[in-house]
This record gives sequence, C-alpha cells and structure tokens, in this order.
Amino acid sequence: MKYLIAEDELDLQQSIVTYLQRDGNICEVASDFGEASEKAAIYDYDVIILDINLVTGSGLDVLKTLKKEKKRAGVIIISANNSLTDKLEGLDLGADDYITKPFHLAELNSRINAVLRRGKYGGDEIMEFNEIKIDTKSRTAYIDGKAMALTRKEYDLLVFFISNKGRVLSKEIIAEHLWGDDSDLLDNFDFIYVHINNLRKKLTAEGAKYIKTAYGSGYKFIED
Amino acid sequence: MKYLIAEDELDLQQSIVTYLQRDGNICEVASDFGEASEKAAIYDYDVIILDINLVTGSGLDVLKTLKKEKKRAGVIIISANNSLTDKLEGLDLGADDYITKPFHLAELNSRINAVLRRGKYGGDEIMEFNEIKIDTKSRTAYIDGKAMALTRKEYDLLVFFISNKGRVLSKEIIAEHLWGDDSDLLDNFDFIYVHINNLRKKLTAEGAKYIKTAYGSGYKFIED
DNA sequence: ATTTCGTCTTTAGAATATATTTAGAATCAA
DNA sequence: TTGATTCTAAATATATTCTAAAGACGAAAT
Repeated sequence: MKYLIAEDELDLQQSIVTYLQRDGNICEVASDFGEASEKAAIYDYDVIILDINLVTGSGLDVLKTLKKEKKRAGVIIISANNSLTDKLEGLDLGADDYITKPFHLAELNSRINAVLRRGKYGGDEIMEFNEIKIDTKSRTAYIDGKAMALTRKEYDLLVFFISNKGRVLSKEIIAEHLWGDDSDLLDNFDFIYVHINNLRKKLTAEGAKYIKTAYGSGYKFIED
Repeated sequence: MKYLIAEDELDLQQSIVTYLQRDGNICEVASDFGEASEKAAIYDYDVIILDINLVTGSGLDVLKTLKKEKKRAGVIIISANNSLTDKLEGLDLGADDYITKPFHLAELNSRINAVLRRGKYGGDEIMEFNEIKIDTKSRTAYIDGKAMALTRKEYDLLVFFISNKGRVLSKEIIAEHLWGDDSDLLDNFDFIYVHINNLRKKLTAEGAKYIKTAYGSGYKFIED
C-alpha cells in the first residue's frame, strides 16, 4: 500500500512511517499543507493520514484537492484535541475516519485497516446526506453540525434510509432489517408508522424533509 | 537486548531464539504460562514475545503480572487467529503490538524494532483527555493535576473509555475487555452499572461529566 | 364530483426495556 | 484478620417501543 503522511510533528511522522514501512508499505511524507496538497493531487495514495492542525494552510484545501482531482484515497484525519467542533470539522471535510492525539500506533493501524477494508465493502464510518452527517463510531447523527437526539430505532432507521437513499423501502423490508425475524411483530407493521413519524418530526424540526411516502409501497429518503 | 519468548510450539520457539541470538541478543524461553509469569515478574526484559494461545493458564495473567510489577517490557502478542476482537483485546491488555500466525521471522523482527523504537512517541506512557491525564506506568489517573483514587476496575474502565473516546462501547464489549472470557459473569451485565456509577461519581465530583449513556447501545466517553 | 376503501398520519399512553442507585454479601489482597 | 474492592440483588427511575384508536389522505370506481 502507498501512504502519504502529512504531519509536521516530525517524531510522530517518523514513528508512523517506520511503523507502516515495517509491513512493507510505501510511505511519503509532507510537513506542510502546500506539500501535502501538491503530492495528493499528483500521486495516487491508498491512504492519506492528515493532521488538520498543521501550522500552515487549511486542511480543507487538501481535501478539496482530492475531491477535485477525483482521488479515491482513504483519508484519516489526525486532530489534536477531541472537542466536538473538531470532530464535526472532521466529518465535514469528508474524511473516512479520524483519530485524536495522543493515540497508539497500533490503534492507527487498525483504523487504516478498517478504511482499506471499507474500500471493498463500502461500510462507511462516516455517512453523509446533504446537511446530515452520521458518525457511526459514536452512533451520532448530526444535522447542520448539531447532534440529533435519536433513539436507537430512529438512528437505525436513519442509517438504513441513508444507506439506501433514493430507493423505495417497503415496510416489510424495513421491519426485516430493523427487527430481524422477530415474528411476533411481523404480522402488522403499524409500529413502523410511529417510528417514521418520530424520525420525521426530528428531521423536519431542523428543516429536513427527506422521508417521502411512496403510497402503497413504502418510503424513500430523497431530496425534496 | 534481552528477550523472553513464551511459546509452547517448540520448533517455533527455537526458531525465534536462534534468529534473535544471531544478532547478539539474550533470550530466555518459557513454555507455559506459569513459567512465563514467574520469569516476567522476576526479570527485566526489553521485549516479551507472548503466545496468548498457550495451553495452560490465561494470557491475562502474564500481562497483569507485568502491570503489577511495573515492568516496562514491550510485549508482542502472538495470536493464532486475526479476528478484530482478538486484536483489540490484545491492545487493551497492554500489549504493544501483535502478530498473527503464521509469520515470517523478519516480520517479527521489524515489529520488535518498532516496539523498541517506540518508547518515544505514543509509547503507552501518558494518555490524555482534556483535564484528565493517565500515567499508565504508575496506573494513576490525574484530574486537574490531582490524583484520583480509583480502584483497579475503575482505572481499567477509564483507560478503556479514553482509548476508545467517542466510540459507543456496549456493555458486552466493556465486559469482554475488562473481564475477558470470565463466562460466569457474562450472562448478565448488571455489575457494569455499578462500576460505571462509581467511576461517574468520582469523575463528576471533579466536574467531569464525560461518560454519556447511549440508551440501548452502551456508553461513550465524550465532551458534553 | 362523490363515495368508498385501503393506506397513512398522528397522538396518547400502556407495556416493556433499560439504566441508576443503594445497601450489603462475597471475595480478594495486604 | 482486616479493610478495600468487587459483585449481587432489589428498588427506583427513566427512556423507548409498541398498541390502539381516531382522523386524514390518496386512488380507484361509480
């Protein structure tokens, strides 16, 4: 695998490089944003490890470059502290995962593996739909950067919708996915109405009207 | 350097010893957990290579001994399978790295070098979360510079939370990591409530309300 | 356009599931 | 043995999920 490590703390940079090279990986480094952006634009990396608190420039630039150049590198953001805003920033930047300092190299390693594994299966750590962002790690959904207070079923429902956005989901399918073979319930699906309603309320409270009723067939999550 | 190789597959054990001795290292071996624990407690090793699938005893014991005796040996776990839980468990147990069978000796060697090199950064010395600092060497947690009087379980719980900050940890996962496969307990998880409660009390006594309940899913350690 | 019927929405609250807290018994370590 | 720690058990508290029922809406038939 080929990595770009954009980190200006040189001993940390070196630790990561050594750790990754140990497994036969190819590493390139960047110590400031200019260098990081440039390399990210030109070369194809499998994973980019990006410290958003580099002294020069803005982390957005590097990620924008990646999007513009349609680079498919997985991005793991290193952030110095774990405040909510930083985390949200991480989500906004479109990173695949984030890790907060200080961390164990082995922990970084398992995140890298998760990101690489994901490329194949597509199970994202962070999901997005317009102003809605879901951090599956903390099981928290954000709307316009604000954490939503969702119950477990509401959260599961939202995740299911977003991972099937645009597709009509029948009550049967939804029930099967959220309740499994709990056959007591599967006679009627009235309870779905209630959960849909509750989730809708919380979404529309923030101005998001994404759950459309497909009369007679189900629901779909889609732009107005 | 001085090594302890705790491995009961004798030809593998011998291979490792020969490989390391060729570079002028001192090696001692142990073929069961009793021997490994005893030697680990008495002698000072730079690196301990520990097969967690030894037939006798529990891998926890050796690592617990190391913690109790405040031994600073780096630990590399050899594990027979490579499931994620095993990996995480290994890290949680305080190991510095892990390697899964089968492996090339050269790979083991580079892991050893990484572990030796590490000490520097990310060495498992100090963990931090806002005003909380944990000195893993002395197993002491400080809050605003003040040492907290934590019991073992409370300390372990706090470390587990902070090393997985932001992530929802189910009671099952917590139990698995703090109690291992002690299957007597794993039927119900009520005792978790008590430890959470106790830890919370001690944290909130200092104004830190970081343990959030994720109703129905678990707990997470996170900014308010 | 009106009726009709099946489908969906909405609400309130009952039932259930989950979490907190306390006290004390059992266990462990010094 | 003693004191600290850990676990058990039970009460209390809280949150979620489901049921039920009344009304609104959509679509097809008249």
